[in-house]
Amino acid sequence: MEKMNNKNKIFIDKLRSSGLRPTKQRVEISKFLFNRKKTFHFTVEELKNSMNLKRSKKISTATFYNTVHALKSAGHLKEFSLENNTSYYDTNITSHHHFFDNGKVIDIKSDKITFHKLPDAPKGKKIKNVEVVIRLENNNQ
Amino acid sequence: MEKMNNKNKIFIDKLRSSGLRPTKQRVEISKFLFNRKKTFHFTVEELKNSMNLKRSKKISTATFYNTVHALKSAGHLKEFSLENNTSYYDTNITSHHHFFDNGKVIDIKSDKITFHKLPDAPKGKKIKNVEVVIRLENNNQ
DNA sequence: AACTACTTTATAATAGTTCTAAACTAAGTG
DNA sequence: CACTTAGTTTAGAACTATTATAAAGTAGTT
Ligand SMILES: [Mn+2]
Ligand SMILES: [Mn+2]
Ligand SMILES: [Zn+2]
Ligand SMILES: [Zn+2]
Repeated sequence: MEKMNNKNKIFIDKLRSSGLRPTKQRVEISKFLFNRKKTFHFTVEELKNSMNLKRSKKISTATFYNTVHALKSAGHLKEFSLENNTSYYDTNITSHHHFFDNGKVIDIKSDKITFHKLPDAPKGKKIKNVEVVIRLENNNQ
Repeated sequence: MEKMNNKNKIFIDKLRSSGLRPTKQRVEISKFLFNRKKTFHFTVEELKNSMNLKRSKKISTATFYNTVHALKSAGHLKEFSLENNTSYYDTNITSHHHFFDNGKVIDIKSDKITFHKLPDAPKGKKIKNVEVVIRLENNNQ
């Protein structure tokens, strides 16, 4: 890539160090995903719509899917599921927990939940991770 | 329904008391789902394939979807999600936890997990339920 | 500048699910 | 019992999220 202003350097490096060519599209998607203070939870379609809204030259659907998969494989995104039939992605790749509040997802830092009792893994298996979902509802009245 | 042998009475009553007409199809599906000792976790397509395999007169896809939705609305099934884009259903409608082992789902009774620390719900919200997923992997070697 | 492997793209294909509207049936009514 | 009707089943179309295809474009190398 010719045009490599400093603002993009960090994302170009991130892509390159993951074995991904820092194409125009990947750099823009990475910047959109990772250039924020708070965790971002999203579906590929949401990502596509919000990024393409402000663009004259649209990025194709396939590229959004390809890039999100590539970033997930590289360990920069985690996938998770809500109750519908859509994959969600999480820019917080650490092991952590969630509040689910009517489709809205909020991170809970790992150390905010600790266990008093946990079952052993079945024979021949071991625990890879433990993740908690706390479902919320509105207070009465 | 004319043919109401005693084996079916319990399922007919279950349907009727939920405001659902005990049709031939619904009774058979209910029997398949609920006439077992252990929790059953399934997708609608899996249910359809395993029930229709042994039938000459097949039950239609739409009826499987309709019936599963009706049973869910009546509170006889719970829906949950794995990492793919498919809805899973659970015949255990109590609040409980799961092991996920490469697509295999195993129930964990609620009292097998207790918490030492849990976050408060955000302002204006309250906790509806807390569910834990313990992901498993094979022991090394 | 020329080359090549990788990437993007438009488009088709697939999978799970929901919708539609016509045929069927459970269950009540006389 | 007929008769009626509201609820149900069904085949098939439609829809949505996602993946596959293969041609055109581009990053990185020489
Ligand atoms: Mn969505
Ligand atoms: Mn499946
Ligand atoms: Zn998160
Ligand atoms: Zn379960």
